Amino acid sequence: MSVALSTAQSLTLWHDVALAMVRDDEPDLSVRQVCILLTIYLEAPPHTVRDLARKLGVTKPVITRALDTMGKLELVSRRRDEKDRRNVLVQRTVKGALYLERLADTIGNHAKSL
Amino acid sequence: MSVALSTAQSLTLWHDVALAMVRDDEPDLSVRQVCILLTIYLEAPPHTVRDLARKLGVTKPVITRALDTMGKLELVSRRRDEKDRRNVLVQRTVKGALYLERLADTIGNHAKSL
DNA sequence: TGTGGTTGTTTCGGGTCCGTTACAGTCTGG
DNA sequence: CCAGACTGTAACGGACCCGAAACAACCACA
Repeated sequence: MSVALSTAQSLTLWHDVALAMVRDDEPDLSVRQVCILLTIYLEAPPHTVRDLARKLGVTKPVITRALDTMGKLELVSRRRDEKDRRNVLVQRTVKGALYLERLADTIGNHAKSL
Repeated sequence: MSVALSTAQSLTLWHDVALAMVRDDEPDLSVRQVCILLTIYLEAPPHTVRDLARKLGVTKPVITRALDTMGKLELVSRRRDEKDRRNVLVQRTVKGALYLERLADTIGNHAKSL
């Protein structure tokens, strides 16, 4: 399935959604944080710090810090991998799922009214 | 015109574009900065600091600082309003237009391949 | 003329994020 | 069993951003 968007439509969509995120009361996540969150929820587990860092093209501490922040917001949780205790498995949470569901609604609604 | 996006499509689109922004070499702008930039380029001038602050629901210093940063990157320029010298008019630049053109391409391409 | 209200900017203290580097815990193959 | 490789994390210094408040330039109307 393919969705055709003109230049103006693309930018309007991005603008409207970004505006909704800014005006939102919740502390707005950075682009990197949203990207991490979406990777966790869209791709199949398991997700380790190393994998996420490689996928995003950033260093591992960036991931650790983003997980700290989003962990505090309960958007994500961490657990030790019992099979290899060096690894940390990043897991989804109810709050994180709700956050992304709301984000998808925002995107979908603004796309519909383009 | 109306564009229908499922939940998964919305999130995938957002993820892909965010990923492209993160992996990009250019320093990635915050959501607020992109929102300001898009407002300037999508809506009709003139754009004053006060207007932008009201539209985004943030304080004026936020706008001033964002304009400082994006001005350094030459994505935006400032000029005094000669009719009312209290005002500062925010103006578009070639670099800013190119930046947004690239962003629109990224969005459009990922939407097409949803 | 001048005073009150408007603009945008600066300052302040506190927080977050960055990349690099150094570190501590864990596995693994000789 | 232990040296080396691999995990994720902490520490450091610098940059940026935040909101609130103070500030400086400017206008407008009495």
